[in-house]
Amino acid sequence: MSANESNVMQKIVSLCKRRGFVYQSSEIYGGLRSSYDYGPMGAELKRNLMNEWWRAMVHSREDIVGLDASIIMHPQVWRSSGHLASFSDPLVDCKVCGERFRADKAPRAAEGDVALMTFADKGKAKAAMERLARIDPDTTFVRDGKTIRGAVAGARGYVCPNCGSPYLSEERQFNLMFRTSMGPVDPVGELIRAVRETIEDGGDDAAVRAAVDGALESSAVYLRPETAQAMFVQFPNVLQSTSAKVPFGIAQMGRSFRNEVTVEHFIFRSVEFEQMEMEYFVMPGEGPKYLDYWTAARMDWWRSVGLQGDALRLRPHGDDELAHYSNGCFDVEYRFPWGWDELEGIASRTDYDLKAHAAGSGKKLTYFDPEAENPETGKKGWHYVPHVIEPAAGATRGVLALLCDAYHEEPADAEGKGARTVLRLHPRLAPIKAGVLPLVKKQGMPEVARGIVESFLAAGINAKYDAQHSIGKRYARHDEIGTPFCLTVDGQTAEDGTVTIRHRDDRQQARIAVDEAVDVVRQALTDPWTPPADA
RNA sequence: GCGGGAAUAGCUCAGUGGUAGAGCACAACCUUGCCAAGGUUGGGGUCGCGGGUUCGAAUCCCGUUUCCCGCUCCA
Repeated sequence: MSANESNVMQKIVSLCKRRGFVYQSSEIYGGLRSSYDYGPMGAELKRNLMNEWWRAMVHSREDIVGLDASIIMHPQVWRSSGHLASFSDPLVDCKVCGERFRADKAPRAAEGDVALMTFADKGKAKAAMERLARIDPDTTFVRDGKTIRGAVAGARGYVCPNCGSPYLSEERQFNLMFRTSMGPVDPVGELIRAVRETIEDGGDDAAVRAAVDGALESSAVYLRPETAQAMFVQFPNVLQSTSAKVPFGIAQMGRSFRNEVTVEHFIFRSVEFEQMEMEYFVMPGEGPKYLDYWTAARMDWWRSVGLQGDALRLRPHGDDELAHYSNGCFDVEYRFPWGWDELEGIASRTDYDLKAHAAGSGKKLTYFDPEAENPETGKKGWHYVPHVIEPAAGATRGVLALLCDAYHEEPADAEGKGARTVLRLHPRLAPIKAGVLPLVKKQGMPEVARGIVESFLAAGINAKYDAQHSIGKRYARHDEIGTPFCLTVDGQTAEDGTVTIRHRDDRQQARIAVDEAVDVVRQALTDPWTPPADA
């Protein structure tokens, strides 16, 4: 990231706090890592974005229904889905260079092999020599520039991927799912009892570990790391209660949780995040067709909320990136200030998930199509496990992309005036649709303005009365939170019943009748919108 | 998690051991009236938090929390 791009992120973070989009969580207590709260403007923006998604995915079509599942599900769900296995990778720390790495991905080295250690420069190699003298004082190490000889691989079967050292910490489990316990029994008390009994019985570390796992297992539950699994698990219920016909989809928005190794880029990657996911169930063999359909549909949707131009792209996954069960995946990527990064993954997941839950639960997760020909018998009537296309979008990421895309600094004109910061948000996504401003706080203007606000609120459109400071400052404030329209009550309003409507993007003004104001704004919110080209 | 940088008013920052500051923002009033206007007044900071050194710490030392950058990982 260049200094300038980093600067843009800092300005967006600053504006988010100043104008009430995003605050650090628990800030008065020093903040909590990777947790953010949405302020008055951010809550509106996120809600608007998610409503747009729900409208496009559920309300504007007949083949997709909604679901709102619990965050805590039966632990067996995560065993069947593979999350409990793949989310817990054994990690190891290198005692020489400090690198932490996955044991199963480290370079292999048989016991007794020569372990040549290599460092980035002589200084790091010298420091490593000092540590080695403490770690293994019985061995003689020889440094030659950046490399150190003398070490021999141990029984672990691998060495540090960074420096090649065989001096490693124990393998430790890092479960990326948030584990908690359900039930009235205090799990810590159970742990203490289990550990004490095992030690009193002379148990070794492995026995203690087994006892701890056993004590936790009975009450362990997990916060969902994705919303998708509930849609698979409830597939038969939704099928039963809606008489849905393949192809059809189940859509869900909601919070998910992952203990990420690292968090970064403001709200982009955080341990608690919000997803908008849909599982589209299709006949076997039709996956590729619907993968194409949904990649196009999802790109269109992201464009429709304002992410247009060359800052949005579709990137197909390479074979090496694909999960073993997937036969195709595309990422919708946005060009953030730090570079291209993912907004949404659209994956063809075959029948992997439904089959996994059928196997795990012992229940049938099949669909019966009385009209389709069973390929095995050649007769009409086919029971099959549907294949799945999954467009899985990040709502939290979407909000950040919208903010980054909408953020513009406009320079001053030739006279040195008119510089401003403006959020060119799509009008439907803007937190406030109309600012209603009395030009001055007298001659009855505030009363008229209040009345206009009332009419907007009655029509379900979020408008805001604002009489604070000069008219110029008020326009500037509303530009910064992306308010698309400002209605100003002035001296002429009392004479002919008109106000000026001022447009955020080009600052142009026109006079409209007070009586028409709600309709004019409502129409503008319905019309297609394209962001103005950069000046 | 590792390495590097940072943390002083709502925001941007100045302040290198001796009375906590500026600009903008915020509140009230006056003047003004269409693109961040002027004036007067005011509120707001145990200098991220906890220890230590010192007669005295925003400033020096240690720890810790949070953020940013890089690596790593991931949606």
